[in-house]
Amino acid sequence: MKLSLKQLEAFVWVADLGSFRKAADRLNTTQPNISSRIATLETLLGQTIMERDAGSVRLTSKGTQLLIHARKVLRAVDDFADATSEASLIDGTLRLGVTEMIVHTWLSDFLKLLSTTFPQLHVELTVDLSVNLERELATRSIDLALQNGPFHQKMSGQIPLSDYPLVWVASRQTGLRGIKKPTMDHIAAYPILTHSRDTRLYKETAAHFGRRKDLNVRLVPSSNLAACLYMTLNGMGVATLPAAMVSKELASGALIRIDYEWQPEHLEFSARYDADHARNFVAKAAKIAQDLATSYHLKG
Amino acid sequence: MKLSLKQLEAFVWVADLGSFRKAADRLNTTQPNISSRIATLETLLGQTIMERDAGSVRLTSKGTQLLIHARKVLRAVDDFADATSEASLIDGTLRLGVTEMIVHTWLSDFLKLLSTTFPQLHVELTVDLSVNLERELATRSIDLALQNGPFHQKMSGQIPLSDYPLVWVASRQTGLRGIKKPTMDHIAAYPILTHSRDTRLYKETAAHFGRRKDLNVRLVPSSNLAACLYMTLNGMGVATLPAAMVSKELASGALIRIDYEWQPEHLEFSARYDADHARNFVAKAAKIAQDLATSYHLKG
DNA sequence: TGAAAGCATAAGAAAATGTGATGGAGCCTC
DNA sequence: GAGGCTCCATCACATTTTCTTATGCTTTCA
Repeated sequence: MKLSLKQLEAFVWVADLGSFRKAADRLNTTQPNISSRIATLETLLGQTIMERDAGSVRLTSKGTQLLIHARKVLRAVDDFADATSEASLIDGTLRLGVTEMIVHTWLSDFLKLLSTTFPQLHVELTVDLSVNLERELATRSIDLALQNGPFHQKMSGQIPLSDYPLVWVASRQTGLRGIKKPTMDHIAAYPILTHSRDTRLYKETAAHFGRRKDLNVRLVPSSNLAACLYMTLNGMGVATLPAAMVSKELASGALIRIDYEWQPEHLEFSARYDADHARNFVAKAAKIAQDLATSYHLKG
Repeated sequence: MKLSLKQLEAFVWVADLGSFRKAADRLNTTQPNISSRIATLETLLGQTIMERDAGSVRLTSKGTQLLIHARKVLRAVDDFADATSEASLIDGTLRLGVTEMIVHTWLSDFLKLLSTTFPQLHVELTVDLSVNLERELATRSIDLALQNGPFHQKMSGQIPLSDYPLVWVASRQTGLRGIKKPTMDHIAAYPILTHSRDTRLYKETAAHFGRRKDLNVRLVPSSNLAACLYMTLNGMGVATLPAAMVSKELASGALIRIDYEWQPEHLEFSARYDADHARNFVAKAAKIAQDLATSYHLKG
């Protein structure tokens, strides 16, 4: 019976996630296995490293102290793997959280590039609102978030991706087609399809149209961009959507672009992760995201 | 198939000892096992880390590069083990090389103290001349040497142990017993038992008595101190021996101390090891040696 | 050129690690 | 305060990994 990397790995993940079960999920194994890894580690050390009374797991003071060293070991191992240019050693699981907009623009390219770069890397994808992604980052449920601001928490690793301009679009059926320079009155004649209520985009849009109390603006929030696009295509209203998302529809003529003078601030996307705890490949994945986003920006 | 500490351990030791077989011995396992550890490591990395044509093992350039990282991992593991005050995790093998004088003075106390401090530590003892110990240190055949100078090579870890004064002794049967202040003539009337020819002690003694060409001094070098003591006890000559080694014989009257005006320089002992490569417990063992040597010095 | 030393390979043994089922302890809900 | 839930521990068994013994091939050294 000897010290092994698996034991340290279990130790660190249990400490981080505060649960044997979650650590087991994270490490693609079973809860009894984690139990046993921790147990043998404790036997080896001759002392308890975590107090567990049902419901919660807390580190003992010794545990806290050892955790630092355990992390250093894993980091050293990660650096070792890193030093081998054959990226095939990088065989972990990347838990990736993205917002819907990413899905509709360059996610598939990103995933392709990622799997080319790290053939052994397994990616688990979560699509959620930016707000939720942030919480998941904090609890370490995901390793990397590709999300738009504003952000409520600082992250030690944050790489800006490119800006995404929003454009006004509408179906060609709408009466806006012929109008060269539409005014607020023109726009407000239609329901305005926008993001969900708690986003910056919604608030900005509401503020903009709110100035004209007389207009009775109909804002339609949707937390689902695809639905928003679908509704717009069906002539249910006008929408501000990321240019990158509607390029196909604009090209085919299914949507027309409306040249309204005001538009919301660009969406600013970032790749965010915990630089202190994450494995090296997380930072690399973030870098890849950045490169890709930049290249899209240049193209678009 | 995944990266394990054993693979890295094999890697580092093969690199250090330049041989699969030696690494196997060092790690208490078989040569095929080392072969297999290295082989799986190479498969994992997708590249060759060491070139082996019968007779020699050399690192590839990639191997050299990875070795640094592998060492860092093992060092981090060692630090982890170190952070657990239960010293039972320290379960390695300490290859200890000592000179004979250590054997005759406080070796057994040292070993006792060592095994109390690190119950799991296995000690392999080599007794050899200081010169040979130095070579063995260089090739990493031993981890720690307790030896006397002068040293030909710098060691990154060198802790001075206390000085050992040498005293002139002779059997009580010799005619020197009654003489208060013996001169060189008195001494040189007897064979002079001393250390082996290539030691500082021999050279110093030879130089001292060499000044009187007329005396026909009979120097008897012995690489074996115990033999030297035995011969002295049997009245075969006078000897310079470490005071610590003959305290019993002086007390019992089996030997008498001779108050000759000149005596060789004290023997200066040091604990020496490779601080850059050695595991933490080696430095700790050296420290223990120092403490013990100091306490003997105070007592004696 | 024969002996020795060095690493590789293969087959079987031993050890370690992992799994699924189950159980008890705390906690929340009704 | 009983039932259901979640959580970790434990056990028996399966699987995988690691290790050993035996042997072969190559090179070096005398």
